Amino acid sequence: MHTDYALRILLHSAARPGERLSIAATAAQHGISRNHVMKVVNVLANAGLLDTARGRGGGFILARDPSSITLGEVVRLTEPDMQPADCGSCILRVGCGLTPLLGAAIQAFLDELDSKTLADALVKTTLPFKAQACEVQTPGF
Amino acid sequence: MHTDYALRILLHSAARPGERLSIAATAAQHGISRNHVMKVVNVLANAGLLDTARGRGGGFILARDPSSITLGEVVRLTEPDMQPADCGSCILRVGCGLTPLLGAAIQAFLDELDSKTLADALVKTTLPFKAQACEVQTPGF
DNA sequence: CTTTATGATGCATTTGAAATGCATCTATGC
DNA sequence: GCATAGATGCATTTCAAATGCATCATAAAG
Repeated sequence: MHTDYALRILLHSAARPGERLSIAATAAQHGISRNHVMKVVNVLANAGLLDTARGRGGGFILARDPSSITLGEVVRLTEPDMQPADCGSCILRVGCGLTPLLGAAIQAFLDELDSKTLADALVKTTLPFKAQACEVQTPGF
Repeated sequence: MHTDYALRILLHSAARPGERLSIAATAAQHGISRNHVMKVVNVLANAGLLDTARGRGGGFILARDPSSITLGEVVRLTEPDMQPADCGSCILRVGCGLTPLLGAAIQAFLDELDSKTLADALVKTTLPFKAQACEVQTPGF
């Protein structure tokens, strides 16, 4: 779910380039707890994906070009156990033939995510997400 | 974890062709609760992967050729939410560009699993799994 | 300098799904 | 009919994730 929020927030940021978004407003628009958004924004900021500013007029803004942020990068951030090697924790032990096969599957999953960026997701996104849609208080965004 | 158990049990069965294994013994060898093994065996039996028999001399045995059982088939059995379409529940709503991209990633994961069978896992499996190893009461199997 | 708006951080609490356990029924071989 | 084995349903426990709360830090406005 944190991964869900992270992707939402990044996509939201990418849709409103140059604008600093506040955590409180974003939380309200997405119907998410403010605390969640704070934590996710913090993680993303520490990873250098978002730039944050405290105090009046503060907020967060996308720190890198959307086309340079892969979905894989985001998922790895919020799902630390997603590494192919970690698959071993859920299956047998050394000498088990399943581990490498499952690892390959997870790798395929991550490879696919690595090949897609925030920009790719943005162009596929329609209403009610883009541009000024957020200002007119649509149900979701 | 049920997926973990399911794969273990199937691999174990594949390693001992023609032999009926008891749920109690299998549970003990794997250090798993008997109840878990029962449920997993039941699911696998209902799916036609295992053949079970009650009463004296009963137990379970692989019902199909290991080379015909893909890992994807097993994972789909024990992880019903793994369908690509279901990814939508964890992300935004209609009109979100992330959904198809995440769906593609899950599809890549399942495709990889579909391309590998129990037999593939078996040939890659070494000690202490195969053959008579189980009779001499190794720590695991 | 005070106030107000914002994010940062740590910890407490709640929740829900998964894991685990228990009881009972059914079937089969001896 | 008795012992052994799986089938089934439900109760209970556990634990991580979700959620909430309190407090601090920072910056702009006046």
